[in-house]
Formats: sequence, C-alpha cells, structure tokens
Amino acid sequence: MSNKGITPRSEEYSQWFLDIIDRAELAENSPVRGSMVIKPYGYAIWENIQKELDRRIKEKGAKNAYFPLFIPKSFLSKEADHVKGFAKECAIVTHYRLRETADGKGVEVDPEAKLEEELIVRPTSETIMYDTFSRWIKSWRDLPLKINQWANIVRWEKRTRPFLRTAEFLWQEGHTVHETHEESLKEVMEALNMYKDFASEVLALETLIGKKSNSEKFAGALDTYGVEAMMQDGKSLQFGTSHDLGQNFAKVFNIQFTDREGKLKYPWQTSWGVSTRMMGALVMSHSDDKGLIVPPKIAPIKVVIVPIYKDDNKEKVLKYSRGIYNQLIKDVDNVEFDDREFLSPGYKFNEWEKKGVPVRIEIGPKDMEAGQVVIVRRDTSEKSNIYVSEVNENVQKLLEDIQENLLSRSKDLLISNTYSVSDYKEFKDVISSKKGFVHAHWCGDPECEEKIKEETKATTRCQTEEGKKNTSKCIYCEKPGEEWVFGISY
RNA sequence: CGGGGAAUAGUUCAGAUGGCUAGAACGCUGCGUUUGGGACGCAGAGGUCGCAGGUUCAAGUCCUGUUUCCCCGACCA
Repeated sequence: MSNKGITPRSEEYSQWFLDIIDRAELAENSPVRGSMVIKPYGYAIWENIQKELDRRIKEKGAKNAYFPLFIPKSFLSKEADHVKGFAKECAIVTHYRLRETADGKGVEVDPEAKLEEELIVRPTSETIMYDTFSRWIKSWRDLPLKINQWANIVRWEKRTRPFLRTAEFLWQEGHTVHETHEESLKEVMEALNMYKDFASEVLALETLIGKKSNSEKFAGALDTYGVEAMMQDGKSLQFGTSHDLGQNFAKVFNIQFTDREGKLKYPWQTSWGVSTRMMGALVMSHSDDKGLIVPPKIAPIKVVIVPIYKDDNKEKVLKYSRGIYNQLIKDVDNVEFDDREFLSPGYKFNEWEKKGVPVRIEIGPKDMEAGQVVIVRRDTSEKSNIYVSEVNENVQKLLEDIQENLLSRSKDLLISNTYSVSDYKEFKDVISSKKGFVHAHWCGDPECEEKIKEETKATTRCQTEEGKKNTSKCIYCEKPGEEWVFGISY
C-alpha cells in the first residue's frame, strides 16, 4: 500500500500514517474506491476537533440539526449554477431493492424496483435544507435562521487522496438566512474568521483568508471566501469555505418573508463548512520524520507515561510511576499509562512518537532514586529531568509551549514561503522553484487565469483585503488588475 | 477518460535466457531469555503465484484474452 498522495517526508511516513487511517481494510472487502476507514486513534482526533468547533459554532448562534442523506433529483436541479457544479460528481440512487439471481448464487438489482424519481446522495445540503427553510420562514421575526449540520457527504471525484479528497467525507455545514445582504455578508466574514481563529488557536495552523476568484467559487454562490493553509512542501490547501449565496437559492426554493413594512421579500443566505480535510492539513503540517505531532488542544493522548524497569525492580518502578500518574491526572486530562509488558521502552517511545503524543514521561530506577522523572517534548525532542513535586506544573506549561511552538512554526513556514512578484517571468521562476504563496496582479479575466494555470500549474488561491486595494499591471496580459495570491493547490 | 506501472504468504517484495518440493524480511502463534531508543534464540502456522485459455516433456516465468489495483493528468473541499 502506498500513501504517496500526501506529502511523504520520508519512508517512515506511510507507516505511521496507517495508525490513523486504513484504506486496505475497505479495499479488500469492497469495490468502493476512494473512501477510507478512519481508525480509532484518528477518529479520536476528529472528535476533539468536532467538539471544539461545535462549541464555537454554537457561540455564533447556530443550532445543530439533521437533514436527509438523499436529495430528490429535482431539488438539485433548481439552481442552474449549482447543478452544473455538482452534476459531474454525484452518486445516484435509482432502485430500492435487490433480488436473487437466477442461479441463486448472488443478488442483482431488481428492475421492478426502479424509483420514480432518482435520489442523489448529498454532495452538500443547500437544496434539501432550503426546501425545508421555505416552510420555516414566514416573517422577519423568523430571521436570522442559523442551522448547522454535522454529516457525511459524497462527491464522486475522479481522483481521490486520503483525507484531502475522499469520495465520502465528514464535515460540518452551516446555513444561515438573513433579512439583508449587509447582515448576511457579516455572517460570511464571521464564519470565515471563526475558521481562521480555530485553525490558529486549536490546530496551530497559520492560514490566509480571502475571496476566491469566479472560477474557484462555490457553484451557486455570489462569492466564496476561503481559508488557505500552507503545507510543508509549500503547496496550499483550501481548508474551509464561507459562501455569500445572495438570493440565488431563496428565489428558486421560494424562501420568502414578510418584512417589517409588510412587504414580501427574498432573504439573503450564507453557507460555510470545513471537513475531515482538516485532518489532512494537520497531518501534513505538523509532522516530522518521526511521525505526527498532534497539537495538545486536540490530542487524544496528551501525555504518556512509560515506566522502565527490570524484573528485580519492576514492582517498585511501577508503584512509583503510578503515583506520578495519579498525581498528574489531578491537573491534566488524557494521560496514558503505558505499562504493557514485554515491549521494550524503545518500542513504546517510537510508537507514541508516531502517533504524535505531545509529552512523554520516562520513569526508570535512576529517576526513582533521584526523585525525578524524564520529560520529553515531542516537537523538539528536548529532554529534562524534573522533580516529582514539579511534574504537574511543568507538564501543563509544556503543553502550552508545544501548542504555541507548533503555531509559530506554521507562521514561519507561511511567511518564509510567501513572495511578491511583478512580472510573469519572475512568477514562473518562483512558482516552479519555491512553490508557496505568490502575490501577483491579475486583471480578473478568466482567460489569463486559465493560461497561467496551464503554463505554471498555479491557481488563484484568494484575494486578501489588502490585495483588493493594491492595483497594478496583470502579470499575464499587463492590463490593470488587483493583487491576488497564487499558489499550487492540493 | 487519456498516459505510465503492477498483480507471488497477513504486509513489503525477490524469484535472468522456462526445470525438480516457490523464497526473504517484517508481522503472527508457542516456549524460553529480555526491558534507559523500534529485543533475542529456538520451534511453528501461513501460497491453486489475479482470472481464463494456449504453447511445451515441463509455466510464477513465454503467448492471447480478461479483471483489478497503483501512480501521473483532466475534475474537485
């Protein structure tokens, strides 16, 4: 099996990657391609991400709900751009029953059981939600409506990559409805900033936010804003999106409300989402040749204690270590005590390093005699001898330090791989040799964008607030243009 | 849908110009010894060599067909 799709840093990479997900399990039993099994440890990371993000989403005033997996074909086809955008990557349910084959050895689709109207497995939930919204919303008093859904969705991509682009993925999608465009635009930016803050505060990832170009925007939106992260190889990864849907969907799903003057109006909508792709960003950003580094705030195991003993001092060391464990869990959660027998300490160290556990505590006879423990941080591999009485304080401080250090590494990477260029030759040089984010001017013509993509593989990633104000010659056609951020995208 | 690979043990792979009973490493099972950076010894289980034809005294190896998977593009969060 190979995991080459996801920025291998070394041969070791593919090994520890498999501790988190497993594609083989599924591939053997099923012809489902491009889906993946997320193993318990990987899923525990996802659960922690969910928990923290869910809290922030609710803080914004959104409530969780759940809508159907299947969308009637007619719903999806209501918004013209929306259909065009998703038509080519939909899984479609056409029948509802199987029957035994004539030879009795298997099953086949029962042609009698054809659905009158095909169902589409949701590639996103705008249509099925908004059909319902049209019944929920009558008056300005019903607004704003803010609904969030945690769900799985299916996009039948031609080519898949673990975490970055799987046929089925887990995500969160927020959908809001507002009285005015001004208000909905505010929501779009709030969601965008929520993602940026989440990335930086929780995932320790520095990101860039801004508006997407027309060719990159969501099918059916007026405008799409994106959060772009930079991976260790300089390539960019769209991490989350927030869409200004305008009144496009309101009009086709007939969502109307009576405003404060008694007039019937179409509301303004937004939608925003992030997916398990975040896990990919996490893996690809915080990793070194030893394996993953999980930011402490979402680590399923924050601290692992590894007792080191020989037969003659086993009981003593275990007792001493357990004492420290009991002391530590008073102040720190997610502490693991690894007393598995007959596995060498070296094996254990390696295993926890692969999994990215931020702090490891080694306790052996030498430490016991000195009344100390050895504390090792995962990000720098730095070891220190700490007195038992100082362990709790030290570990708490270390966890904060690691979280900060990961973010500062991510910042440094982004800053040191961001360039500004003024002509096309320079643009091509930088893109081909350095990758990274390249600030350059573009006239806004999709043809120039397309040509640049064909010739360099670089696409517009987004336009920042400052970029909009900064005008100069388009690097391709030299007509006047605004500044955009280009990059090579995953 | 284009362009390249590949298919042999649970996994990664080796098996020139066909040759006898199909191999290694890792993993797995048992016993014993080990435990401060991926432990070691001994014993063992595990294979219709992707599938179907063909050539041959003889096919994992050659030929034809077929299926599947992987990688690189196009599409996309």
